[in-house]
Amino acid sequence: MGKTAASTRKRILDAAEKLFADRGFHGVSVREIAREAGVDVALVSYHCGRKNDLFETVFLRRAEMLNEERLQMLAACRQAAAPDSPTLEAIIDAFTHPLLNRSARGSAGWKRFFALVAQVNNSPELAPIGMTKFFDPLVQEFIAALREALPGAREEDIYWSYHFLSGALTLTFAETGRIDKLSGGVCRSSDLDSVHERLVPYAAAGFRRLCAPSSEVAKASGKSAKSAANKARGKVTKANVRKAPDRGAKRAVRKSSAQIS
Amino acid sequence: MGKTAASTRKRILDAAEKLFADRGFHGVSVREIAREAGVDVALVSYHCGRKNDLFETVFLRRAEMLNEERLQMLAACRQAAAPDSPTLEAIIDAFTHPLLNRSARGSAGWKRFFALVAQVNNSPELAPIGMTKFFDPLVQEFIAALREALPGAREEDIYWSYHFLSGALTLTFAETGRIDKLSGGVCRSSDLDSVHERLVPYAAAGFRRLCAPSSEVAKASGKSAKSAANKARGKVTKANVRKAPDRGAKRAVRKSSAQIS
DNA sequence: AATTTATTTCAACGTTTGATGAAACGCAAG
DNA sequence: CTTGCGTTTCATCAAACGTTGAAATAAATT
Repeated sequence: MGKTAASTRKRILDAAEKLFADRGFHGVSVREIAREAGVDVALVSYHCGRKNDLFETVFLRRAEMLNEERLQMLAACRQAAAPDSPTLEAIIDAFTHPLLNRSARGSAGWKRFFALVAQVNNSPELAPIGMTKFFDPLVQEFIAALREALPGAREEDIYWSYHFLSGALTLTFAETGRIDKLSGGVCRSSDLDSVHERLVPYAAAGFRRLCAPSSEVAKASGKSAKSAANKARGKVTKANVRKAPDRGAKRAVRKSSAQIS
Repeated sequence: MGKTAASTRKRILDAAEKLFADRGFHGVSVREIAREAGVDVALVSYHCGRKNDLFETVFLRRAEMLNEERLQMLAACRQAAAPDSPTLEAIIDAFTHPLLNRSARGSAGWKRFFALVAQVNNSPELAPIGMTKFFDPLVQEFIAALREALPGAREEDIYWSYHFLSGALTLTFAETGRIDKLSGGVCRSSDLDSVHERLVPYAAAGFRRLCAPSSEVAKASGKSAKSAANKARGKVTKANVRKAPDRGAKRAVRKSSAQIS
């Protein structure tokens, strides 16, 4: 087991990580990976088995250490708040910080890994295998923490809120460069610090609005579900399209609360 | 031009749509598409050109009519609110309703198309081509409406807020079934009505929190950026992990507003 | 130094890939 | 009927695919 072998295996995994992140599992051939790594084709099978195994290895390699840190961070913020529940912001941050931080520090490897996760998360073919296998235990832990922080919330609302957060987070990591073009350069996909500042309050506000015991959605699932659903859907009605508040945003939040929730 | 030809082409496009949505562009072969459509391989090239063209055609086929409806809906809610700006909820709904509604009505074709969009949106390889080409003009229109509805908001905050909405929306359409397993059956990926009720208020709350003129993020980009950023990042501090409010959610919203924004 | 083990190279396997040219078909118009 | 055109079938192309033995080399162990 010379050190050559170890570095060869690492080169293969790094090359695979990069190419898988760029073009997905099916978009990359084993031969391309070997070429990118600068090794013979047969060495891929020798060190990493079949293509499926290689993919799983690439995925697992970082997922494990990442989730460990996320759980530690959750435990830390729980302990700091004990015996009370941590704030929503602290929980969401424990969920996103380990990702955004690594990425923002410019680690190319981690960035590629996260881009890969983004693709897997949105793939009907791969998500049931990859995401469920590597992330669901962690997510269950976070859901439990969120449940404590949101007393009186309905289960569906918590899960859907988490789902929206997951979507926002993964699209961010995809780093497709789309927001760059869209904003004419005002925003940059690679500027994860900017995301960091914004995603936590954005998601927290969404959670509170949706998971409030008095929320309209909660009421909607009761007796008068239909009309409530129409309102929630933003059906164009007199009440819904009325003038946007012009006296500051705090007021807007409360108005909206009164109106919708 | 016998009617056989028209139905053949349609069968090919439908088959391609289904398979592309399931396994992505590279995960499907032209021969599989032909088999699924029940036609000879050569007919795919004959009717739809090369694989790339076929993919674009599948994408374009529904994107055009969809975006037309979205723009009409935006115009309608703008007109209904004139001369004032429509509410945030109405704008976001005009953006999401045409998608969620078609999907919720159970159209298998549309569902597949949206699943395809979700994959493209999260693909560094395909997003710059597909999403930018077909959706950016529409998105610019919505950004403009959002800007009007959020006076005093910073450009970056609007774009990032839109980005988060886009991520939440596309992950929903991916319909990977993950939330089903995660929630133990409490939520169903296919239940787009439930999403419909929840995504609009969730996103609207996020927009308001982030795009408020008095928001912390806005302040953070000023002089005391560092400490503000730390707070936004939810760094575990005394202030951040303090007890969650126990007297209802509305109170929680206001507390949080005071604390973070 | 000799022997064993780990790693790398080379060549090849059977399949599948995207794409196309030539021939055969169906069918309406002249 | 037959000419012409849109459509379909069939056969085939070179290239790339994932994977694997067997030989060659490097490294570690005795």
